[in-house]
Amino acid sequence: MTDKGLPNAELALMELLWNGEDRTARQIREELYPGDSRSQNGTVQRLLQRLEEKGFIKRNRKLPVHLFSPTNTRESYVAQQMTSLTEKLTQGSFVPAITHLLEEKKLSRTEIDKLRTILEGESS
Amino acid sequence: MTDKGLPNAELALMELLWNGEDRTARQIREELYPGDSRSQNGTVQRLLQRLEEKGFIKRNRKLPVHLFSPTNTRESYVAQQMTSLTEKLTQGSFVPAITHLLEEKKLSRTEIDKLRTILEGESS
DNA sequence: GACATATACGACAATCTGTCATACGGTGGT
DNA sequence: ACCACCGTATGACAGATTGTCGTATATGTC
Repeated sequence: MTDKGLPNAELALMELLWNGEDRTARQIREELYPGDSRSQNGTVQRLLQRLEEKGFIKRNRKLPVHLFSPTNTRESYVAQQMTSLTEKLTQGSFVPAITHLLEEKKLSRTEIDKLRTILEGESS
Repeated sequence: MTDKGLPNAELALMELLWNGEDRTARQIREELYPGDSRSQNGTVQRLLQRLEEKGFIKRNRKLPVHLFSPTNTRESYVAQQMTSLTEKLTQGSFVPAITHLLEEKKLSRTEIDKLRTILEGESS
């Protein structure tokens, strides 16, 4: 149900918002397309518009120059994408994938330990 | 690095191969597009060709009628997609996503227990 | 009011997907 | 040997998506 992931350009924009402060379109343009600038104005507005339609950001229209902020955290997005993946492929279970990663030794020791710790926290 | 996930039609085809036996194009067509059949012949061949190019299946060309089999398991695919997601968004760590899912109670008790069990298996 | 800067949005090319038609090639039956 | 089938291979497309730009309209400053 959840849908496809964000395309590259939109994701790059989200990265900015997830990392730091809320920004104006101009700030975003300067960070995303340094130098080149001028013509990219419309590009950024378009990306912002699409992200707004998709519900990933909200804009403060009260301000003369809109300020953009993410509606959800990066963690929420990753979790969402993962859930969507498992729903589609393994009846919503993470077990098959994690098992595979363990078998293939694709998870570092520290990553395993961290996961164990946070799961321990969940007392039954 | 890993790339986008498979599009719907291709994924549906992979599901067949992941679930059961290797198949011929005809068998796949009959399962994927029952009834309608005839015209879908080329469609299936195209999908098979694209999946082969992407390395998801291999075909036995020795046989007069090719037999198709997956090159990797479904688990490998899911794990791969998840890894790609985390690499892109959280420096390769699953922790932020799992943490989020726990906080939002998006993981069932049984799922949590199963994950704990398989992670326990990894002694430090 | 004029100017600079923002926002809104139509338009496009490139690419990707799913689909079909058709050309080509091998096999079996007669 | 010939024909009818069936499978493979591939060109072609329409629709959707993505990344871009140009430009028209709105708005705040002096």
